[in-house]
Parts: sequence; structure tokens; C-alpha cells
Amino acid sequence: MRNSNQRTLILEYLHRVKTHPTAADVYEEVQQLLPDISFGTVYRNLNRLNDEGLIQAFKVGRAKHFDGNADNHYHFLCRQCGKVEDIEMALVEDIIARAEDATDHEIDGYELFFTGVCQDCSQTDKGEEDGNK
Amino acid sequence: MRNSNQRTLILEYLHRVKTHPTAADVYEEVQQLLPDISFGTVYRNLNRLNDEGLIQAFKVGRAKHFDGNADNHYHFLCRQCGKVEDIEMALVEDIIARAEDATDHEIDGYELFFTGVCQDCSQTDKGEEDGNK
DNA sequence: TCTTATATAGTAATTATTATTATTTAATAA
DNA sequence: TTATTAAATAATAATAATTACTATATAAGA
Repeated sequence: MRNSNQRTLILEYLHRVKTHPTAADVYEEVQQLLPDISFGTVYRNLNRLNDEGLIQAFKVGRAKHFDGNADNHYHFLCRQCGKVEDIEMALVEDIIARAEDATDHEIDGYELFFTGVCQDCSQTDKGEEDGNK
Repeated sequence: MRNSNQRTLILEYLHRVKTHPTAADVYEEVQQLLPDISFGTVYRNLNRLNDEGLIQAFKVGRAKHFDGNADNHYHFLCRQCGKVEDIEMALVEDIIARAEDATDHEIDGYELFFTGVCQDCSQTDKGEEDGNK
């Protein structure tokens, strides 16, 4: 993998933020620094970085989201607003070993996604209910 | 939700198979029984059934896949051939409670996806290595 | 500095999914 | 059993996300 300014800026952006941007988000942001970067370049690099294990990717709703933190960690998805957040909790012990015991496949990773309603959304809901009283 | 022959056949198909078909797979299959069902109907019903909690849905690669088993269970995705399989193992205990302790959000579900190389693919790989000796 | 394989910008094409609309149908009540 | 009507359908158009293509530019080693 040869270096390019484009790829460097994309990776730096992902390292800088704690959100989980889509390709469109990354494009929009990096475009500020490099006005004539193209969408294809963003996609190509995101996929490349993911293949090389330097970042993570996952699908939510329609679009793929990217995470600059390549270490295994868990995510939370708000069913209401669609927001994705990291969950800072201890990894479940031995979970890969347990799964391997249950199958004949070679398992080397996993992805854990929690779903629910985030605090912002549940507060908004409460506020609206009160307002209707 | 009103009954329709289309929806019944879609749900029956999902209950019949242990695979995790995409909307296109479902369309192809149900079309055998109901030649002029339309793609839109398949999508609408799959999303509807998912909203009602009668089936599950998840994204893999580009497409959404559907699972006629609505009970929580874990999946395995082969990185090589893309196959998705159920993993029959005990659910991790208290995992939602543990996640809730780590955040301020209301968590009510989760999705656990294991990744690796399935037995078929790893055997094929081995076979090719031997052949190259 | 020269060479060359790799990356890029710009654009077109593809794929999965959703929206629209006129028509049909399931389920309820007369 | 038939009439009514809200919901579902087929057919089609539209959209959104992603990938493919190609001529040009560039990083990195000889």
C-alpha cells in the first residue's frame, strides 16, 4: 500500500473523531482540506484500510459506517435516531472459544451490537408526554 | 396487518428454510408459487414482518438478509464465501444488564455476529495447498 | 532523475431499496 | 350474500449507496 495524502487525511480524520461516519461524512470532511478529492477515492481507501485491519466497518440502516478504532469493542445503536456509540465495557470472556465449541468453523472475530433507545431520545419522548398532559 | 396470500407465502418460506435469504432470494422462491408477485411486495412484507417482530433482519455485505426465527440467537459469517449460519450456543448471561451498566441508554436487544472461515472454505483451501505441492 | 506500479479525479454504471399510483382484495358490517 | 372500504398489490419510476472504468498524476525505489 503506497502512501497518499488522501489516504493519510482520511485515516487521520477517523482517528480524530469518536463518531462512526459514513463514506459521505468522510468525503464531506476531507474535502475541506483537499477540495478536489473524489468520492471514489474515499470509498477505495476506506475499503482498503478496512481490508488491512487499520479501521473497522459495519452496516447500519442503508449505509456502511467506519470506525477508526480497530480494536474490538462493542457498539450501541439507537433505534430511534440511528446514532451509533461505542460502549465501554469489558469484553465477554472466552466468547470465541465458546462459539468454536458450538461449530466446526474457524472463528476469529465477532461483532456485538446493542440496540435500544438512547438517553437523548428517551428524554425527548418523556418531555413530549409531559407536554401532552 | 391484514392477511394476504403473498405475505403468508413469504413467511412460510422463511420458516421452512434454515438459511438467511435476501429479498431477492425470497422473491425468486415465492415467484415459483405466485408468478406475478412483485418485488415491491416482497420488500414491503419483509420489512413489515420485521417491524412486527415476526422475523429478524440483518445486513451482510451489500444486502439485507432475513431470518424466519425471531428468537434471539447468534450468527456466523464466513469471510470467504459470505455464508451466514446460525450458531447453536447458550446465550451470554446478563449481557444486556452489563451493557446498561456501562451507559445511560435503555438497551433492549443485541446482535452477535461471529466471523471466520467456514469448514467448507478451509477444507477447500487445504485441498488447494496440497494440490500445489 | 528516470522508471513504473499504484493511486487519483472524473464519470458512468450497477445494485439494493424505496416511493408512487391506479387497481385489486380481505375482512367487516348490512 | 352482497356491499363497503381500508389496506394490499403489481407495475413502474426514483433514489441512494457503492463500484467500475479510464486517462492522468504521483510516490518511491533504481
